[in-house]
Amino acid sequence: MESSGAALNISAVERETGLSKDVLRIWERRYGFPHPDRDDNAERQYAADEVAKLRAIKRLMDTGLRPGKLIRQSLDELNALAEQRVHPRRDAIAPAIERDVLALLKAHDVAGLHGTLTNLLLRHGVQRFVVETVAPLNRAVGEAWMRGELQVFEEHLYTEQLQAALRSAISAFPRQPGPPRILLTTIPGEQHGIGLLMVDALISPEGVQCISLGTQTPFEDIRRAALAHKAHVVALSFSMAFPLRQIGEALASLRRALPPAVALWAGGEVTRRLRKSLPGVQLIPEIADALAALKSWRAESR
Amino acid sequence: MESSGAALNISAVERETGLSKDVLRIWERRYGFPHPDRDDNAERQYAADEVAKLRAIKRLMDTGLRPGKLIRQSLDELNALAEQRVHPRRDAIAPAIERDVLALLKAHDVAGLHGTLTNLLLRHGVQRFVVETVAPLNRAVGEAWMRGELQVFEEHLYTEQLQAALRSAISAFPRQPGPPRILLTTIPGEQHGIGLLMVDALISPEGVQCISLGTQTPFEDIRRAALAHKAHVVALSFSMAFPLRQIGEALASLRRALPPAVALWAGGEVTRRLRKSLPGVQLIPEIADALAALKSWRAESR
DNA sequence: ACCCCCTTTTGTCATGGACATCCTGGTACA
DNA sequence: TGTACCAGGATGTCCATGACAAAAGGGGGT
Repeated sequence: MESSGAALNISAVERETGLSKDVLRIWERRYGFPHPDRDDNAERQYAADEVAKLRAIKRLMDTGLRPGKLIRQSLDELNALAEQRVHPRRDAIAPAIERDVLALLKAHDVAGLHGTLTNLLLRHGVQRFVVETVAPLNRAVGEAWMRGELQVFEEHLYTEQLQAALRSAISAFPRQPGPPRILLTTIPGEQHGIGLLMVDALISPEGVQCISLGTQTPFEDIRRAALAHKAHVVALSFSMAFPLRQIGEALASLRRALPPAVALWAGGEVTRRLRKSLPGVQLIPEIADALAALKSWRAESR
Repeated sequence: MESSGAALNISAVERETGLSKDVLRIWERRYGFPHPDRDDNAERQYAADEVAKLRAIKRLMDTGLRPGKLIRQSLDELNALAEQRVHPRRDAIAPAIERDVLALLKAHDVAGLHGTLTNLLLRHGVQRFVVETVAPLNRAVGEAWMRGELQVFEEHLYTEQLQAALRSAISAFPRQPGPPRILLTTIPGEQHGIGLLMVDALISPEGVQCISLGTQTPFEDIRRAALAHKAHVVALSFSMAFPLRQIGEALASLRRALPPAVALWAGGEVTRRLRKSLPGVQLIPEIADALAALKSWRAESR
């Protein structure tokens, strides 16, 4: 690990941390951090440890903290804070499984990870797998990453293996066409698609037709797709990292664009942090709520 | 389609078109286009047709054209230009299949699309499917989209269904551990992962161990992952939309960061547009070249 | 305990200038 | 005739600074 590790310019830091150039500059102006060196052309050159601290700040902000409190702390203090911020373990459903999976990730045991996930999936069935295993596992992996226990690439490996497991479960299920027809996607800027797969895997067995468009469908195309596929429901997924302030606005404008008869679901833990109530939008803060939403849709549409 | 369709602000346009705020502003300053209205707060409000033209310009630029020539043309002229830009059809391998798939996409026939892809996959086997079907199909779909024949959401549906087909093929294959161990991923900013799946599906049958990290792994983590997994090869995939100027720099810095014994492969059609030669980097402009690269790796490592 | 209002915090936008880099076309030279 | 090189235009990214709207926090009153 060369300490002379290539310094990053502002757009590279934007990509690596998810903090916009504007934010990076104004933090420097207001708080004095970060304070990158300048190259011959007076352009900012961020050192690796500054970027690490920026990443730590960003992930704490994603849990709802504000930068003013965080930015003066050292990286160690931030990591300590991250440990406290971790939700108090609400249940002890399967801490053994969580421990196992984390251990496999840290050992870079691809085959073991794949085997464990497949085993759990087959043992409990898709739906229980999603609700009782995947959801807590996601939380555990996210928290371990927050604590700095997991590297980014280890988290990527987890996501990839999980995706493989979920997709094979989904494709193994026989498609039975039947209402409602649900359009799954994320809006531009939201690049995490695991939530879509979880919903798909959870409700496809209920005889629903899920049509997934993957991530980042432009707004106008979501509307067009809903019409083209005659969807009864449009379901969007949001991850923690998605800027909260954009969600409300996006949902409202999409609600306006869609025919009133088409239901609009918004899933992801972040949706719990939404303040305003959004008329005509069904929030799904927990993955299990998707089943409830499906039930109530069926009850209402009778 | 309401002409009063909600106007977009500059960051929404950035997300929807992939053109940075800086670029949007400086085009306005230099070329006079776009020329968005201003709201009460003097902020830019882009109309829907402006955004459409911006998208058309962006996709033509991704093929190598420069904005100065494009920006004065009307949307119709741009679409006409896109049609010419389409590569002359080099072969007539399977135009019937391409026509079929495009027709299914336009008809929004999810089941039919799924069936066709699965059928082709089973009939020809994974490797022929990837090289002879998927690669030309990708080109056909990309060109149809360029010509404005396909909507964005139709292209998303294609990608999603293709991904499902490839993943099921990959997971169906028995994993036989054996060298080389290949790490698959994309660099930050490159969000298209289909290329990774194609490579995985193509070379896994050769008894290779492919470890995919999905898209957008930070540089430092690519290095760490290569070491942790003791990878023999790091393979990156680039799509047309990825800014050409970043590729050379990224590959060079990654080449420096990786041990010399680890091979570095860079795939994707864009890599053909690279000017500089990159020592220590194996380019894979065609998907079939991945097999050749594998062969030569095995020959050299004996 | 809840609600409303005021202050502070925070992110985003705007303007205009500067400059490194890439591309194009032309010219000199082998 | 072909190649190497150079000037100038085209293009994207960066910088500094000012401004302001929206969200969050903090009281005080009902």
